[in-house]
Amino acid sequence: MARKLSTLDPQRLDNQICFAVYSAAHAFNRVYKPLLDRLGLTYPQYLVMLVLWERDDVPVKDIGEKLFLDSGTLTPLLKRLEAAHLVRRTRSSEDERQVLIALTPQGHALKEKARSVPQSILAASDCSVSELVAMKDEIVALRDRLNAVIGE
Amino acid sequence: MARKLSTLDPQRLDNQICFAVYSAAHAFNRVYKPLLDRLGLTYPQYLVMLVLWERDDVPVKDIGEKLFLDSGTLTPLLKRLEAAHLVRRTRSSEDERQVLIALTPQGHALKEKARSVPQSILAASDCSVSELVAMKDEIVALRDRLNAVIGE
DNA sequence: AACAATTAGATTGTGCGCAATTGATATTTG
DNA sequence: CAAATATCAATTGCGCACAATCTAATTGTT
Repeated sequence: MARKLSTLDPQRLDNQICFAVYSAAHAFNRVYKPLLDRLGLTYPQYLVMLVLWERDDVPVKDIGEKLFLDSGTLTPLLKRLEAAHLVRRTRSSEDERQVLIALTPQGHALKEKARSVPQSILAASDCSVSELVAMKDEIVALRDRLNAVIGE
Repeated sequence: MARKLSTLDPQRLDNQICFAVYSAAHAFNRVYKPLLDRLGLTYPQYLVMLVLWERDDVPVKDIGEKLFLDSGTLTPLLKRLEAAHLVRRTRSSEDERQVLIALTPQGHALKEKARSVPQSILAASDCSVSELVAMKDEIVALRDRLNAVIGE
């Protein structure tokens, strides 16, 4: 059987959407790095702060569900945010298995300092907002289909 | 000033394309995991093998440029592939700074076993090939614009 | 030839990301 | 009410990912 043309070969790196997504995620991370360095945050820490700026005083589980991360990732990350005085971790009195994460005043205050981050990213994307929104919706739909397969 | 509507708030998690990309990358990784476990590879190791299946006997630098990874990531990864008898690492005699990566017979043979991986991913994506190609091209274009910004 | 600058890869340290396990707590069921 | 089951956070171990630093080799300049 003849070898497939490289532009159609599904085993070629450049033909794989997953590599496109994987390498785009790293590219975003590199653009974020200098912006987040000024806030003293890593990108995953920034994501946790985004969640908390929307709603405060939530269990670790809830944060994990929103970010698709488990406690093995979040526990040490949250301890670092606590060490940086941005969050407090307290056991729930209602359900003592749960650890509730609340923002400190510094944690709340950081939201203002972070306000300019999204527009810096938008500028780096060099793309219209409507195009980005359309892409975002497509990618989210793909992600959700993939996640649906994982849960059988 | 009035607070922005949440559907337009650029500081909201769900409005961020970078989180869409980030979480989609993780979702892909979770779909790949059981497929690659059978090959004894992690996803980044699989990417390196894809590069080598296209062209063999290349310096570490070339692999890094294709995958956007540096030696701090690749050196230990390649040592693990060597320990698994999939690649050989040899100093170039022409330029002794370079380490050339070549496939072993087992490394070549693994390509056949990996042939069904892309179509499994395609099935999990639950999406037409043409749609995926279009998305991939958009994401690659975005990634390249982001990478262009990083190099000033 | 001498010396500076560049390049390739290795090393170290920090921080994810996730599977597997543990232990505590809550809920369900007999 | 008590035992079995389920749930949750924490812990452990491995493998990226990258910045910063180091060593060695090559190239460029004079």
